[in-house]
Amino acid sequence: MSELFVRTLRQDPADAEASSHRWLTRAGYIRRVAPGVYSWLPLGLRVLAKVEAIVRQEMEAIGAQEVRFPALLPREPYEATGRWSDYGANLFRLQDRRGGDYLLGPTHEEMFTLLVKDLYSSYKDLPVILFQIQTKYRDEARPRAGILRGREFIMKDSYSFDLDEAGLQASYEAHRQAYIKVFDRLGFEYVVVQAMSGAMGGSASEEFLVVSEAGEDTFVRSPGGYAANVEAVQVAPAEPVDASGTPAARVILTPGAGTIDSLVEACQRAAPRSDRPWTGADTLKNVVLMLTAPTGERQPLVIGLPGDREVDLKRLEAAVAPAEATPFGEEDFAAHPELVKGYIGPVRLAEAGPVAVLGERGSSGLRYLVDPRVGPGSAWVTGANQADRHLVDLVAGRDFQADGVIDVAEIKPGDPAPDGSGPLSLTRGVEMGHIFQLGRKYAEALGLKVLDRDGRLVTVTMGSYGIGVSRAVAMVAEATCDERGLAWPKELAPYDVVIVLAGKEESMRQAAQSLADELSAAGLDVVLDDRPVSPGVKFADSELIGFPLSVVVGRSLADGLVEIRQRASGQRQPAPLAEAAGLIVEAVRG
RNA sequence: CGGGGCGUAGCGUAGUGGCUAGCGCACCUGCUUUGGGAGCAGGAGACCGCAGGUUCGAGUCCUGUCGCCCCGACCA
Repeated sequence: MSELFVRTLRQDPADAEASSHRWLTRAGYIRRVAPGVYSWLPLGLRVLAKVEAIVRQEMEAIGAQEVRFPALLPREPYEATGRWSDYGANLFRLQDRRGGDYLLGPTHEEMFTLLVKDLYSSYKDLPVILFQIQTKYRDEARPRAGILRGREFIMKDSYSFDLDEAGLQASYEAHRQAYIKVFDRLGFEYVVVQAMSGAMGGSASEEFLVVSEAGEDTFVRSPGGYAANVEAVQVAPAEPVDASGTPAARVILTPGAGTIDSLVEACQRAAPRSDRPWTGADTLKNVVLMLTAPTGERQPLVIGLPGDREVDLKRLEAAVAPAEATPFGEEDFAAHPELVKGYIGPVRLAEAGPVAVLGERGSSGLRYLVDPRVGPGSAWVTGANQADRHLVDLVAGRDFQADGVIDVAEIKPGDPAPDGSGPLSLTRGVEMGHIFQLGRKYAEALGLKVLDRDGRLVTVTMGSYGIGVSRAVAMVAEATCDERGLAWPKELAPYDVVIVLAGKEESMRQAAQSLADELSAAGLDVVLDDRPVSPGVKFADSELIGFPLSVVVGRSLADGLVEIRQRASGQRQPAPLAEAAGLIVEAVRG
């Protein structure tokens, strides 16, 4: 330990919020170099290597073969798949001395596809699974929480190549099982949820989310086993309602009712109902947004949804990707005087009856999409596009037409699961792995085809699969730390055991040294803390660093005893010096 | 990009326009100490983010600029 390159800090770094970030920094595992960019010190690197080894083992167990691509990549392949622009500002782009465009790889679908195209051309070569454990670069808008979400991070990414759909299913399932093994071995409490494929493209995808309050993702679960990222929840469309009994739409005066709450009150006054009071769920709220495509093209969009729900920005982003949505600005409203802020609705009431304003057939030409709950025949209270006027009993399909459905309203606890398996509950999680059935998107864009049995060219079908390896280190730290510091499970700890020399007598030093030698000879990774500092410092550091086991060689040596401590449980146990080595080896192996 | 906060030694921080910019931790030397972050003595370490301005005098006031952290929209 006197030679180990580490310096522990007594105070929390001022900028560390997440506990993993705080402890990994204080215990000397990582150091910040730039925002979202960290160096790995000896202790950190050892843990990282152990996580990598677990991932590598499980990948090799499903027949995947390891390769390594550069992180520095040329532009052309990413241009061919459209991702040079689709990845937007998140892509680190750079130029060489001749002005040639390069990027730092955010993920490597293109390169793997081209590699297989380079070398393989027959159905006999398939299936094949390749993987790498490598540094990725994404210029995140907001890196945070240390290594939990950096701009440079280490990812295991693998790619499967199959001749047909059945093959892809098999490769996908193999990965799914491998991921379950990896995350079980890492000791995570995690959930596999349906997910959106986002910038990756393709069809089915699932995420492995570790349950954590520090998480940035929200997912839902039902008692019946439904589980999905909120982004991916698909609300069932409302059943058509018979509107023949619904009276014609009429105007009510609603001065000052620019919000849903005030609108509900205004309805109560202007059009009280005998059977039940008005609620926000009776109102149709219309949210105006501006979509910006990666090309810079802008297009306004109006979303109609029940007034008791907000647009969920994550669900919206996922639904409109790769375009980005921003709120409608003042100048945007100025360009559309037919939309009266606070009183926006799909129609305006004229003498001859409702006149469509929104939708392709409306006078504004604005695209109008509604929530699935706004089904045919459903009646709503909504804005009349005149100040202080709302419309009551405006019926979908009868009085107004939407251009389509958009499912971006927030999901609330208690909402029914789409598959009827009961009410949903919401939980936070950290995305630790993501598996995608890509299909033929990349193979088509880059021309990866093989000859089949009949001599015909067929496009290969692909899957891609990621695990955040450096993130996993942070997440294990996050999940196992306590108020004294880190507390690694023995499978991932940087060392198996620390021997704390708690006394300066020569007999103690000799006993500690020979115990260390004996344990090393038995194949354990041992640290001998022989620093010339007081025992309290050594105890505190061993707990901060999180060695799973420590052996204290000190004053009880006079009675032939040492003390064995377990970090996670806090258990302390005296043991005869002669038996200590055996007990430690057993504890590590067992 | 929006909102909030902050830039003073490796880390954590104090510092009414006025002495040589202070303290704790860590670091170096010596002596003492050794079972829960030791004591004494001595030391090294700071272009006070950067640029400009106001002033007899700026860490402190003004302007600009750069950077960082936290909260919101992307992702492993």
